[in-house]
Amino acid sequence: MGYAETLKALSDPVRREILVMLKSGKMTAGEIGRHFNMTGATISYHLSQLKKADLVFETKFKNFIFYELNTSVLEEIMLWLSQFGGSNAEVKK
Amino acid sequence: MGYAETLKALSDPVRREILVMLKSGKMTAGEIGRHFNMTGATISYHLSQLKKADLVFETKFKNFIFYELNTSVLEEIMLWLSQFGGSNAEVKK
DNA sequence: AATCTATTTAGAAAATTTTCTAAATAGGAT
DNA sequence: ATCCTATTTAGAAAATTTTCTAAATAGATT
Repeated sequence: MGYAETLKALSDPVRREILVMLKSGKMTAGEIGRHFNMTGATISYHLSQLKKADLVFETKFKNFIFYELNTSVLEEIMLWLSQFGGSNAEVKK
Repeated sequence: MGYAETLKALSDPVRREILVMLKSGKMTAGEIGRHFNMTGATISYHLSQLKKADLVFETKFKNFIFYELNTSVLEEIMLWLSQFGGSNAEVKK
């Protein structure tokens, strides 16, 4: 909660890549993991960070855990960024 | 350059506070430093990170160094964020 | 030129983050 | 019940980041 945690989560390249992957739909932890050259434990750690930042949420099916994008939090960052009012960038109401 | 470096720079609370301070106009390294309970060397480090990310630029006057906000880079992040198209947030053209 | 003020650089210490290995949990399949 | 498969948790190692102290630079003032 809060832009601080979100920006922290977004500062890691692995986590950003996970978010981009999830654009095309929900995936299991295993599927996500296969895209990286890292142990499942490490991916699990990153997923937990994304979850903590509310950038993803999970749903369980059988013994799989599906991860899904939660874009709503990103607006908060947009809003935070827009305080600097860079040229023409702002969040549409 | 690129959103990776920008997001990294934005992930630190001290650096974000510096950016907010600079909204009200340019300040010297010393003025900025006085707002924090940290050594000038540490502030100098954070300023260098912000500079590296192009979030601020400096101008020299006498033996002062003034730091100033550079909002143009923030658009790049807005753009990156908008790929996730959260509900109604997007960058106006 | 000597000194003072503002700031940075270098290098080390402290703190945090990322990654790994090994073990634990949980549910489905045999 | 036992065994797989999927994933997480715990704890340690590795890597990175933040912070500090001390010294260096640079320009202004005396």
